[in-house]
Amino acid sequence: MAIRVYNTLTRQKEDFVPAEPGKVRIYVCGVTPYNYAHIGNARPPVVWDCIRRFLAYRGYEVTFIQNFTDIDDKIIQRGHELQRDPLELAREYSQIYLEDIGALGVRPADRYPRVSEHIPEIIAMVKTLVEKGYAYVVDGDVFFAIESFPAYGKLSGRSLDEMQAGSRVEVDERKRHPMDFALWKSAKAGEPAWDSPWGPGRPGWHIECSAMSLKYLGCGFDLHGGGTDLIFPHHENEIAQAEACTGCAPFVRYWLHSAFITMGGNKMSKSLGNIATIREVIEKYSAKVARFWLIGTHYRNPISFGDEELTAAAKGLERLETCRANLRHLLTAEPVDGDDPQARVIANLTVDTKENFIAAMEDDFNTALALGSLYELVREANRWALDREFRPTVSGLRAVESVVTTLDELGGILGIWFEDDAGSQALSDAEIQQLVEERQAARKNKDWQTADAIRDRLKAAGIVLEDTPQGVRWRRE
RNA sequence: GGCGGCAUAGCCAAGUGGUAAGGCAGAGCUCUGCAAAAGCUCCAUUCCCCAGUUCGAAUCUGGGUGCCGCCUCCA
Repeated sequence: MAIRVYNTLTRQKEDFVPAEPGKVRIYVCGVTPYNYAHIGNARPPVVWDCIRRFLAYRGYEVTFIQNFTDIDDKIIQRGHELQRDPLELAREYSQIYLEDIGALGVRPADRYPRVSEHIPEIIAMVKTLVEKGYAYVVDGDVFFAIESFPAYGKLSGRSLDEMQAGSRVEVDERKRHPMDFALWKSAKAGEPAWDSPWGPGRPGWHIECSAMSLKYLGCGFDLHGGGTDLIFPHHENEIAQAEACTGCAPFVRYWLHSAFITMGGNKMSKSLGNIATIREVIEKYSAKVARFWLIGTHYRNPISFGDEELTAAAKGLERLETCRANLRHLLTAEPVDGDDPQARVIANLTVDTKENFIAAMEDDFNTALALGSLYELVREANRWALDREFRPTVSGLRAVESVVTTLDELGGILGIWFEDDAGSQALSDAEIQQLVEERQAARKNKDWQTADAIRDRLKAAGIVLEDTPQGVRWRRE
């Protein structure tokens, strides 16, 4: 089966065919760092992390680029408020952002290009656009003339007339068309500025993504991502700039956009103020739960942020984790003779699970559906291996191992397995085993007080004990 | 005003023509020193409403209602 993706450009699902067989080039719009990022900003990186892992799993060689827009009106404004250098401020918050998404299990991009480090490339691009007649200079500002680019509007599905009709913002009189946008802005006093053929200034929004994606991925790269709010004008403008400048089209083969996180029924956004920062969410629910919650919904559907949703996600994840830990513990059992006919059934189920999981991911990266296949495997494995009649036969243990391997492998694609906390590593396996034996001795003597004390002590150390017909089972929380 | 999206159980969420996955919550039961984990049973005759196409529709078409997003910084 081929991978299918919903392409915003065509508004339909298409077979995904990379420009170069076996290789996938991806660019995702990052953030404008001037403050702590909110959980909505974490959705694209988490979604794309799953996509990357899945593509790699399917054998593709993936190049993944995510930018930082570190020069921007908001950063400059914030810098003024804090009396700090805007670039330094952006540097600091981009670092914080990387820590945040790193905590969510997002693997580092191959590169994190910054606007401030690509001024020459941007100037060169603007220069070409002016020379080719796609842009014009007015008093040190350079604007892109959208009427010179007939394909303008193809991504967002708007015609120039429609946009003109809807335009209610104050328009810079110097623009030829109200929707023309700035490629280069002349410097005002106290702003960071670079020399250019049009005088000192700085890049406009939009141009940096065209310049940096072209630099690192080349024209016609495979996937470009971001939130749906970037479709217009940002991505529309990126296309115009890149295709006008290079004469190459399409600039991007597939555009994928993720929906928003809502809070109180509205889009979570800094301007509305209804935000929860990534840090707050991690603090309250843990990073792994936050990630698990994010992938529980298909990326093109909105997610509602709330206590009930996050708590449900925590319980769901715990179910998967507990199963995996219990089965792993089972593997430490001494094998017994005999044949377990159910082992074959379970082994086959792992194969089905894998197929279903892959099919779900191939269908526009449907992580929610993929997760469903995992739950089904868990239910069947629990029913069999946690039954009081279960005996650890050789064939049975082999099947248990195949379930564990499958969970590891598929869960790994979604990045749901987080390493155990350092706290639960305080005791070694041998020490735990020692305490378990002490407790068993106490239980034999019906010394429940001692037995429970040991269990509580282990619990405090992050070790959960469970008494089963086959003996004591323990796992790290 | 223009463009686009969504509407499935108490909550979350799959499902784009073949008779409603899954998770959470809830009720009951089994197991059990207690606990925990787990399992079993129950929990949408129905998918916002109306009309149509079809042997058959949550899925397609038309109309309506509601919510949301973009058009201005925004993931």
